[in-house]
Amino acid sequence: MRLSEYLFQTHREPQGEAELISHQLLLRAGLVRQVASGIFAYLPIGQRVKRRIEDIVREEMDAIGGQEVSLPVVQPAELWRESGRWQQIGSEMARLKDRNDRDLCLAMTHEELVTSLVRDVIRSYRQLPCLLYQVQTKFRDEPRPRGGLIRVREFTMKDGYSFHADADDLDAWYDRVYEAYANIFRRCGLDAVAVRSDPGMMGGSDAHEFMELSPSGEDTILSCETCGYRANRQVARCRKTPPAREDQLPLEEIHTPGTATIDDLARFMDIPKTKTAKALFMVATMADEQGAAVDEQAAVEKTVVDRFVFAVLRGDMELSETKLANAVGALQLRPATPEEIRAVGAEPGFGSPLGIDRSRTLLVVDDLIPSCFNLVAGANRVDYHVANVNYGRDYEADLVTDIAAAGDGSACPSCGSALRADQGIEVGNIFKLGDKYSKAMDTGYLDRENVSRPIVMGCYGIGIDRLIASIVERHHDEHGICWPVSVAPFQVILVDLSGGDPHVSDVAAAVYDDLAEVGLEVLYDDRDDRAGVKFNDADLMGIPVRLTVGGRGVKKGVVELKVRRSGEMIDVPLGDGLAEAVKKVLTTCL
RNA sequence: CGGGGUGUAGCGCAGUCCGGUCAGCGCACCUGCUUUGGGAGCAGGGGGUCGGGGGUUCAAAUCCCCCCACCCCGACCA
Repeated sequence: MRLSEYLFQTHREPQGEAELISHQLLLRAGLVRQVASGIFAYLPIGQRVKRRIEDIVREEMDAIGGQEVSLPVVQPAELWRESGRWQQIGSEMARLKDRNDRDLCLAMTHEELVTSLVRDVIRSYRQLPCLLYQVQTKFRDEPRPRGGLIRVREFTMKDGYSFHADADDLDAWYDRVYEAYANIFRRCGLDAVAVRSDPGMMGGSDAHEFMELSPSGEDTILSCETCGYRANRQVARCRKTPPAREDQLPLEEIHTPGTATIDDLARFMDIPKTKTAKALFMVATMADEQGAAVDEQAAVEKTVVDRFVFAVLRGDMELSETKLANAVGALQLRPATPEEIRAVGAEPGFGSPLGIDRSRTLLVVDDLIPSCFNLVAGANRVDYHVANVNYGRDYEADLVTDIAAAGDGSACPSCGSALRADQGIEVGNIFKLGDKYSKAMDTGYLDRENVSRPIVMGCYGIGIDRLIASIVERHHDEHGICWPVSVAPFQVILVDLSGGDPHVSDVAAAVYDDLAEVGLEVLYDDRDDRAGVKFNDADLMGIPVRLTVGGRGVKKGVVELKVRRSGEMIDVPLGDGLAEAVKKVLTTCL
């Protein structure tokens, strides 16, 4: 490709609104332009990178037996009503109507569509297992897009779905996909690690996220260097050491003016935070099974109900909202308002599980609490607490389970060493969905005995756009991007420094032809510009190998080769061996 | 959705407090000449309903009201 004919634009100056280095470089090197919040257009050079990554993904998915499909982005509401997600998902799903007033939506994921497809096509166990995937646009109306391509609203995703006769077969394929993912990220020049994650709105049991560690990441990963345990902070477990046994003392109300926080309380009473109980008030939005029976018409539109949730943790621990939401089966969880808190008989800042209206409250207690003795809890009365509260003697919960968040320094759940917290970008994820969608959407197969069984499913995603951003975050220097050869938009940039000397420019053109002939992808900078402009653009765009054809070299019968990443320079003789020499260099760089 | 901020040429900005040659600067772009191995120089040139609408005024980029967009922090996040 001749640069003089290529639609591209580099920017000398930083672009104002971009804060992340990847965002800044993608804009400056002219790969993308922002169209609206969280919506980007790819220019030709950006599209080339995107295509290369997609092709790597395709190769690896095909290698484990994946079959590519293409599913629509605009989908009828009926499918989403079948799975229940039309009602469950909020405003992050973009909805529209067609000219006949039928409800449609823009797909934010494709479980419903692919399940319906399989329902229509798969009849027999002989057709299983089956792994389908696509590289397709998704739209999620994120509340707050940010960080350039890290978190966008319209994006390209490789999403894959596998279908199995039973859970064992899913497990086996899950591991195959896991390996394929490791290959994909490695080939893209990333060091993504797999961590245990929250299945979230996808439902299902086992789930992993592939995280590229980066300070620009939005997720926090807790990892144990001793035993290798790794998990997203949302679901990470930690070892909780129960305190020494004590005799249970009688309850005692105490005056504690102005101690609405645990810190204040511990200071006021001169006790460690581990001797206090923390109360948190949330409102959970849950599926309402009863509501569905009341009115068929209303049931379609309104099948959720709010429930007040009272959570109790030891004072030194923090609540994991994800764990709590999963424990109570909440679709959404939000902090309760002071009015809602008082309505159940509690008092903000002085909340206690004792004496509240239990008929309107779901009381969830962290599993460490029953092993704690004589805690100081609120009195549900401003400026008062109650001392010597003991679980079992004084109150019992609706649910006792792990709802505490692990953090930096928490004890590893498997070996007890200190966990370390890192930021990471989620570049991919894999879920065992089980039969959630196949049951909801009545998708089964006939087994050997002619018995109908629900299909067992897995699903597997890779965010292509944030993968690009992650690669740039990892592979750049002060001059610009340093693309790994595997994903570079071109392998070679050929810089013509003839300065109007026809002999030299003829040599450059000949070199270009030679390189093209051996199948190299070459960007030929034939622009009428000065050397500095060309070199700086080449560095900014990050093409792995730069060849410079100038009067100086041509006199000596060489072109100068520069490796972008290392800065290493070598003279390569002009002639038949040149193209092969360049190829050889390319195989040795990343 | 709460808090903060920004909208002036393709990009980056000044001008806004204090209405009146304020439609300006740098980069980019076009023409010509010179230059030519790390973002050249000179000369000339094109391009903007100053985010939108309403209002105040003899006069609004500038003051007032409403709306919109975008960014950052938080909430949220298959």
